[in-house]
Amino acid sequence: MHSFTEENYLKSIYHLLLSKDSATTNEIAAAIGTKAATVTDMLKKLAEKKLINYARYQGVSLTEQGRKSALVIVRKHRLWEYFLVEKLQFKWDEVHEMAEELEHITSVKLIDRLDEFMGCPRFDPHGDPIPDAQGNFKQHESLQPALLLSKGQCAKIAGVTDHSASFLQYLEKSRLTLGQTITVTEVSNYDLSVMVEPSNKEFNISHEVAKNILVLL
Amino acid sequence: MHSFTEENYLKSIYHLLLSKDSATTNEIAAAIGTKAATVTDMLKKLAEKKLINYARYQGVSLTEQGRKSALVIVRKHRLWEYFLVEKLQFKWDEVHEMAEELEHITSVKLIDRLDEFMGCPRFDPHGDPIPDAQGNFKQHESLQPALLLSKGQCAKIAGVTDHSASFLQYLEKSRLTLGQTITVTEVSNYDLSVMVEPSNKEFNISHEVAKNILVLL
DNA sequence: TCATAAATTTAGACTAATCTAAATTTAATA
DNA sequence: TATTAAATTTAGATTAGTCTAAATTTATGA
Repeated sequence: MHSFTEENYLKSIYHLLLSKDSATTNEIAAAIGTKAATVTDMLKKLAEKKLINYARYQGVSLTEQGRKSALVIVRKHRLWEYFLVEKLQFKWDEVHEMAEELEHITSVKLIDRLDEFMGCPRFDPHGDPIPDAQGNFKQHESLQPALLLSKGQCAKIAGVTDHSASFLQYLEKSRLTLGQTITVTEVSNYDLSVMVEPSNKEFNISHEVAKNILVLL
Repeated sequence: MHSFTEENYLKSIYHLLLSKDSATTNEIAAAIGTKAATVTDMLKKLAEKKLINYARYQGVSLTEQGRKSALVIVRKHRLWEYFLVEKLQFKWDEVHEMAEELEHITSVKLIDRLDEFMGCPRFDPHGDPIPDAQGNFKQHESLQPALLLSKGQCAKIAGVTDHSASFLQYLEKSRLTLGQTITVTEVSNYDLSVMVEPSNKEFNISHEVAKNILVLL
């Protein structure tokens, strides 16, 4: 089993590797909120345990074993988030910190029972896919940033790329929550105007916001 | 907030103080599974933080603040055990280790929501009382060891004093679970014979076992 | 391509929690 | 009460994870 700290490193590296194929010491330090020197020490330890591929100054990637371990943590995190929102009625912007602790509860049997108890959900409250017990998961097909929509297009909100509480609260206030259908009524250089259904209220959202909302046509 | 380790010390001291009014260094070491020297260091730290009353060589007791902190941990432990048994279908002998981890999840809001979600249970799966958010709880009135029953008496199983998995499994196999009604049909020097309802099967249980089963008349 | 900036690593130190071994205090009893 | 045994504490060391400051490597661009 891995320590609490090792798990956090694996998880952070996993997330960094979603958008590139090598993560740097500084990026990891920023993600974890620690110093580069500390990261270097931990990278040596994780390499020793064959959880990452590491060569000095060259950045890191996960080994197959490391990826598996990371996916277990991601699975736990997302299932607990689902539990907190669906069973304990927390808002989607409140659950991250709690899930950061709960994801380190070791029992695999517990997480499998929790999964079953909730009906094996495939997506967490932010639209992120929940890996199954084998680490397999499917992202929504054809998910794209709302920014790419053109005038007249209609789409359903299915995810976000910014998970910060402030962004999620902004969306909540604007009724731009998961599952919501939006229609683009206007596109300018500065923002999109969208019609939110079923409330049928019109709305402007900035490029920055539209970039971080993921939709399905 | 207290560290994971500090919480374990407070919890162990709390449990030791249930049957006496001072806990010794060695008792704490045995309860936690560590060495006496280690305990001494931690006792100094807890005393520094005003969580325990400590004088060298004299044993320890909890301060009001220490007791409050211990009760929060006991509350968390027992609510999680209830959740694991009632919602996730674990057996009463399987939940202890998981609850030992879950009890350290910090969020108080989470535990209060969990409490509410489960309908504010007053007793955990072993019959132990669950403190409320203020740390108040009521033990069953007139709870007594089954050992004290005399021939012909009828009583309901409402708790255990031995929480080990092996004891709980033994009881499970013998249908001697919480809520079960038993009638004493015979008392010898070596054991009690009891009639278990509603299965109406007769049974012998040793003094040692009868001592660790708590019943209500 | 060479100087410099940025990124990374190494060296050395710190803290929390732990240990063993030795010293001290308390308790038990002859 | 004096001796010895048991319990407890102190002293000094260890490990995991962290830090700062200095040294090294890589990348940039004049």
